[in-house]
Amino acid sequence: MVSRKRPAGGLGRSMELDVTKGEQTKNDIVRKSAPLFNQKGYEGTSLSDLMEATGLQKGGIYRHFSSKEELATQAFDYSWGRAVSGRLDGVAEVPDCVNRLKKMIDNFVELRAGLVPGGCPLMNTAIEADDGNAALRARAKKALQNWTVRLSKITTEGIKKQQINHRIDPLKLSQLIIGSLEGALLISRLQNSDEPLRAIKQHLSEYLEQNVRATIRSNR
Amino acid sequence: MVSRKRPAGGLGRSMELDVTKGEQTKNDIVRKSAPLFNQKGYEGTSLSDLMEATGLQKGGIYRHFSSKEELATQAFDYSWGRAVSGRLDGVAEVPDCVNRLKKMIDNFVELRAGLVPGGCPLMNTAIEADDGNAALRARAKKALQNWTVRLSKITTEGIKKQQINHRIDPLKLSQLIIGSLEGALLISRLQNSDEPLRAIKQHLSEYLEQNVRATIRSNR
DNA sequence: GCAAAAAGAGACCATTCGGTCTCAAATAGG
DNA sequence: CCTATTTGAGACCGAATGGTCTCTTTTTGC
Repeated sequence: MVSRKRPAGGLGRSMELDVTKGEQTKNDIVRKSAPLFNQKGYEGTSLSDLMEATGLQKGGIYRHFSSKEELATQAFDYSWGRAVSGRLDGVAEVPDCVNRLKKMIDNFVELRAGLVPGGCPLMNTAIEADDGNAALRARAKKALQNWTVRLSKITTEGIKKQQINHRIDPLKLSQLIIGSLEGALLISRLQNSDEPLRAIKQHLSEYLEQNVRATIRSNR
Repeated sequence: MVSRKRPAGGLGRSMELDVTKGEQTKNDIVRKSAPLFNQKGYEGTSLSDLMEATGLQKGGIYRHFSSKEELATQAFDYSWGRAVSGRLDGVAEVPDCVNRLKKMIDNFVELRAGLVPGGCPLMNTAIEADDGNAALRARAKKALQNWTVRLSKITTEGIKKQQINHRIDPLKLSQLIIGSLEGALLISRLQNSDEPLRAIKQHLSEYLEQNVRATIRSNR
């Protein structure tokens, strides 16, 4: 009821600040179950898998989540958050917008789409939930939307700053990049080789330089 | 034991030729369960789903398949066969190799990757089986291999006929095309819009014309 | 048309599924 | 420290899972 209890004062070990025991374990559950869901999928991950991974019994898990679906949803958010932060790492610092797009592509290729094992959470969830779980599908759709918008903004800014050809459609370019990367990741994972990922990076890089970057002087 | 029994003679209704009752139902089971597996996945498709879809009881199904996995495997082969035949439709008739590649891309985009509902069987299976079912994963890997080789052969032929730039790596080009298409399909399906698919078609088309097609006269 | 073989129905099985609920143990705040 | 609250263990639940097996029905070749 009252909530938010803290020893207040400046005692030593306040590493995890303002977090009660229950909240802490709740976070732990999410953190530990995220890789399972990302690797084995929602249907493929059972309560007993989760119990084993978290070291808790059913009671301990269900105290914090009303259903497996709710946990899966939060686990997806967690995984996706990790993926996004990995892909955006150092991106904001790049001044040129084309280079910023290239940096994002590079991040994607280098970390093979996420710090949570099992590949890209967006792709995994989109595929499994496509003809099934509506809540998860909605989550995936929202994630894609978010990512797309983020990329589009870079392009829009680039057009404004005359770094990017104004005839480029930001939305289409974003979808092209995302689709290409996800597809290459699929191939790479299936073949246990990151060559397809490196190839698409090269391809997109050339495309960005030749067809997207604004020419210094318009030749007309 | 003896096998292959047929009324032999030219009686009327020999639509399905040389097929015994059992073989017929076996085919029916595969045909009817393929969409289920492709939509709901291996784990997501239950025996009762299969019973309902086929109109058979367990006994009827297990007479023809030793396990759910065996059925799923054959269902995948069926779905993939349909997808491939759709993508290759009319391709062989195109004389120019670049145009032949474009025709395949076009086929992919137009039929949104297959006549079996649920999207591309390769992508679906690859994702689900990636950290799970080994038999299915192997099947997906083989399917990808097959498709890649098919595309590569077109490119190799094109190089030989001097229709395609000899500096193009057939394998890399194949992976680029396949990855791009699969990725775009993922986005398209998640957004319920075929715009991403059309965009990648456009993009690949330009790439093929500008960077892959051999120039009439080498300018050096 | 008949006997042998193939095909299918469906009762049955152990196991596992996601989920509930009670109660003991641990953690609060005063 | 002591009590009220939070937390977690684990027995329990009905339903559904994949799979087996027996026995009837249908198809088959002669």
